[in-house]
Amino acid sequence: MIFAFDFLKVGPFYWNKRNMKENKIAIFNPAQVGRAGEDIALQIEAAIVDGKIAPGRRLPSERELQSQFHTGRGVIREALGALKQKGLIEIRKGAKGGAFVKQIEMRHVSESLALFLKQRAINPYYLIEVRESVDRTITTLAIARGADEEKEQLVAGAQRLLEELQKPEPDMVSVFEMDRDLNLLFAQMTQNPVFEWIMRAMQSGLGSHDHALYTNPEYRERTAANWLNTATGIAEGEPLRALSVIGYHYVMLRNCLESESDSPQELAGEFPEAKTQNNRF
Amino acid sequence: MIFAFDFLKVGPFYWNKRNMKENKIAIFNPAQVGRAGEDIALQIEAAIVDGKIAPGRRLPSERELQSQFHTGRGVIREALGALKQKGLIEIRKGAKGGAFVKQIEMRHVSESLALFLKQRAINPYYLIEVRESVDRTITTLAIARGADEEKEQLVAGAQRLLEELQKPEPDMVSVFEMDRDLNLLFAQMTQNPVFEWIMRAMQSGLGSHDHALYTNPEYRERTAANWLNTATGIAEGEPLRALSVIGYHYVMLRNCLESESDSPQELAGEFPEAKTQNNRF
DNA sequence: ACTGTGTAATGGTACTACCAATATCGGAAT
DNA sequence: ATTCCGATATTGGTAGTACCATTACACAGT
Repeated sequence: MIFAFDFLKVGPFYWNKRNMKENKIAIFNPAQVGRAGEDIALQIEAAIVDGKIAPGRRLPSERELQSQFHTGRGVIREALGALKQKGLIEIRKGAKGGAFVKQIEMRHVSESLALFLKQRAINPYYLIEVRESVDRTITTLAIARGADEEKEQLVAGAQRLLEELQKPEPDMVSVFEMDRDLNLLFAQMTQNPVFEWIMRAMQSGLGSHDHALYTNPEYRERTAANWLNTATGIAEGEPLRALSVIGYHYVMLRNCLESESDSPQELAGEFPEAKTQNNRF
Repeated sequence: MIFAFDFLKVGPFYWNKRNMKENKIAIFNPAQVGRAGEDIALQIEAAIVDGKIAPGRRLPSERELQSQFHTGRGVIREALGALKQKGLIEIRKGAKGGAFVKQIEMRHVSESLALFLKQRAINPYYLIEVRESVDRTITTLAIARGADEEKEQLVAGAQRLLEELQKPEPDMVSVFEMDRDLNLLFAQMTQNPVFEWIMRAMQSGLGSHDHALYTNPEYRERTAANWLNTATGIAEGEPLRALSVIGYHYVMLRNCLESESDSPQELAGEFPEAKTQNNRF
């Protein structure tokens, strides 16, 4: 039986360990003994990222791989598990099941980033600074490249957001959702997918801070009005006005976070003095 | 024996499957049968990211976890493998070995990103645009916040880079290394760790394009001289000059890539017209 | 005090058996 | 002829056992 997977080469050191012991003829390359699983994962990963297996294609079943690599099924499962974790493959059960190559989703990258940010407990001021700088670039590009239709959508969306927040009891869930969609549309207008990814990643890693402006009644309406100003600035092709307005957004965000950290909650601040090695890697 | 890991709760549905079949008394929550491994991984992950297990601490041995979760060791290994893949734990062999909680390294995030970019075969022009915008922000911040000592280092590093590239046969490996170090120092001067991480991530995902300027003899020296100009601009606190010079860097980079794509190599361009859905997610 | 060796703990691998989910196909019922 | 149902084969998921390889550590011998 011939496979499309002859590129999955088998090193001479994966032959049954028990046999290895019997014929003690020196095996010169016990390289990475104790890491067979990782090795296999790397081989398959290389095959995938080099495009030797197209997305959607199916890898051999675990039992077939087992015999191809002359190893136990557990090792194969471990390797496949690692690839699944990386988002490179998807595993389906049942007949005609198996491991299918898939495109990595942005979600994996942003989850990885969010995990990192969470574990490091990054000072929000650092994130906000980055966010602001990205926002400014996006603004310029969105004005230059955004389609008229997109610009109208942006204004309409900001309008809806403002209306929702002017209600006595706004529905926060949909407010957050509208904010997120606006930001994504905003990024999309740059015509550069990388900015969309960055925006998504930041939202999963930073979202909670950004929501402070909406939950705080003092800032709520001003923030939405500001969004509308940004949108119209962009729609009318006024970069400097849009940038000023964005600046105001971040002034409010910083003030808002500061005032909240004065509350009995934890202290988040200390940004300007943070010249120490804290939070550095 | 009492553990520090009583938070690793065991659902009633993980009792030996064989028993499950014998006493057919309805188990109402077969939830996620066939996903026990993932469930366990999630439980442990939650414990880690919530800080219930401090970095450096050791998880119980696989065999102990096995009996705590009433499952097979394979499942435990699978769960631990997933966590290891995420960079949450590190596994050591031998006596006193086991799974140790560790801090997620930036490497994991950037590798994940690099994998994503590679699989998507992103048009380099998109990446360069992002890179340029980040560089501009970093420049401003570096001037404002960089220590005098760092500024001197930057100039000295750029000087060394230029000298190396003026040799008849520059050592490319060390050139790339110097360029990377300069960029990192540059980012470090912002006093904002997030910019350092972004810089690292971009270098692992974009590095190859950036190197074109050094491998191409036509641009080699001009690029290094330009770096030196940037560094002195920063050291002397001249943001506008530094920004102009950085602009020139990207003009050269784009020209360089364009001229190389005219060669028999693959065509990389088509940026301005790329309004289609290609390369979008 | 030093060195080497045994020993226990622990992850890594192999193998087997069985369970659970799924697709496919054939036959029965309509 | 069409539809439905059930048998069957394929394949991932789990359990369990046995053994190997590596490491830390204590203990004995020098």
